[in-house]
Amino acid sequence: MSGEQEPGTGLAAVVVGAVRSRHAFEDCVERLATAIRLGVYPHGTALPPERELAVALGVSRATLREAIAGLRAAGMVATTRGRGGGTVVLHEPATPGEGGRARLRGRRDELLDDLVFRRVVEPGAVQVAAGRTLSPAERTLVADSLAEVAAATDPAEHRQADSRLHLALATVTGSPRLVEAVTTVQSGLHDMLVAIPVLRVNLEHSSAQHAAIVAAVLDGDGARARREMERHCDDTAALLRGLLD
Amino acid sequence: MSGEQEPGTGLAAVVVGAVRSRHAFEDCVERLATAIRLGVYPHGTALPPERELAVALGVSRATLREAIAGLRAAGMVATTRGRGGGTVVLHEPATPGEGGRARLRGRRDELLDDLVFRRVVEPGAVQVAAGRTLSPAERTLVADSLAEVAAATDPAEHRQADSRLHLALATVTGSPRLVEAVTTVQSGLHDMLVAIPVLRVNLEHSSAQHAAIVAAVLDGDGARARREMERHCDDTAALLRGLLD
DNA sequence: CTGCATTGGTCTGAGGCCGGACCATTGACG
DNA sequence: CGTCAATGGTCCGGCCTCAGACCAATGCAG
Repeated sequence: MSGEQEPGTGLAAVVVGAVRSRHAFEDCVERLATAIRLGVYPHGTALPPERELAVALGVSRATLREAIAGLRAAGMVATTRGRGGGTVVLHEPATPGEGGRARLRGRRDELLDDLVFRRVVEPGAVQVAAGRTLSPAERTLVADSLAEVAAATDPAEHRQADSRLHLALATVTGSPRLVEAVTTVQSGLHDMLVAIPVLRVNLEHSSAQHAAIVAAVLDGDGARARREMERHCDDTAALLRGLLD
Repeated sequence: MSGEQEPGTGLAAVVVGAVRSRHAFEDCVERLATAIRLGVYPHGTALPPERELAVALGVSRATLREAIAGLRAAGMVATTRGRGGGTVVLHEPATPGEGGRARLRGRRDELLDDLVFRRVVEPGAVQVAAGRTLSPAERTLVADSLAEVAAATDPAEHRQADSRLHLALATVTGSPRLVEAVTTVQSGLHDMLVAIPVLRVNLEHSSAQHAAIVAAVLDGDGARARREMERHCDDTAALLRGLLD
């Protein structure tokens, strides 16, 4: 062997990464903005009360409020007071192909890594999901999410429904870490997908794959679910790699 | 479909997770302690200079120093001043089977999730690694790491060499996110593995699997690498699940 | 032996974040 | 129609974190 004196050489630099990125409220802005863009909080719905949301995000109410102020300044939400009030989502889902390319500037490496990581995480997730005994509620969540994707006519709504389906599939794995991984992956993916126009052919292709994946998961066929999701990821990635030149 | 009024129901609670855990210096303590336990900084070696390490961890030097003070208080490192000085690792690698069970208390769900996530991430990582054209340095890193595992006679050293091999395999994927995922996965895994005694049979079994995985990666055979790693993960998990009752 | 580069140790002022108490507004409900 | 629960808005004291400058110890190079 050659690295005997320094057994850890080369690992340390990679393993010890950043522990704190920017400011807490900036993290909150990003998390919430992502959730809104992905359709976790669709247009017109209300965010949870501040006190509740602050706890969920593990942040003080003051910090959360600063984040919400940021979203408000960006025109993504509007806030009203009093009972029955709250912060409601104004943000219109982004229509693929209409601008959005600005969000990709200088993120080439990060987004390419996103595609690599996705190809590992999402197929793995559906395999896990298929291997579990799903509750009726979980089966319904997945089936409904698929139906919403199929029913969406507007490209913008379709894009959000697609994200929600993938998140729903992650949710029914029952693994918090898989949910988190898929969430971040979908965030980057979303930024790329809204930067290119959708073709009718691609949509139909994608829908067929979604149906196959969900069917396999509900059948409990892990190997098939994984295989279908791998193809789905590969096809999407092929579509997107050209973007990043 | 049934969830039409609230398309996001069920997702929000899972997708919006904590953004900031505890204090920054506590995160640093944990990161560094993990790196030391896993053998990224082996016994007797020195940590990078404070100013450098602070940048790597994305934290101010003051905060990093507080973290190092914690490690020093725990007897894991010793610090000397002046040129040629620095913070050196005192921590002796933990011998599997000797106590260590205390670290598992109340972490049942988290550790079970670790095994699930690992089964997704590590096989995926070796598949990616095998699919890349590895540089000579990368091939050497992996081959050396394997040789160190085989050469280790002491169970404690073997345990660290094992972790380093898995981290090395993650490193040569070239994907920062895969490295991070494998690092956290190995951290939880390590806590479980030091809680059980090692059997000679298991070690030999494990070594054979390591060799097969590395061979497949160096051959560029992604499917085989994945398959071998899946078996490796499954076997380890079977050994560990009994722990968590 | 001297000079000085390297590395840890200390201090300070500014700003972030927390947690909690309290205020203001609104609409649901009796 | 009045009450009051729910919800956002404001403020304060205290701890944490940062960035940078400066001090102290040590040992290598000349």
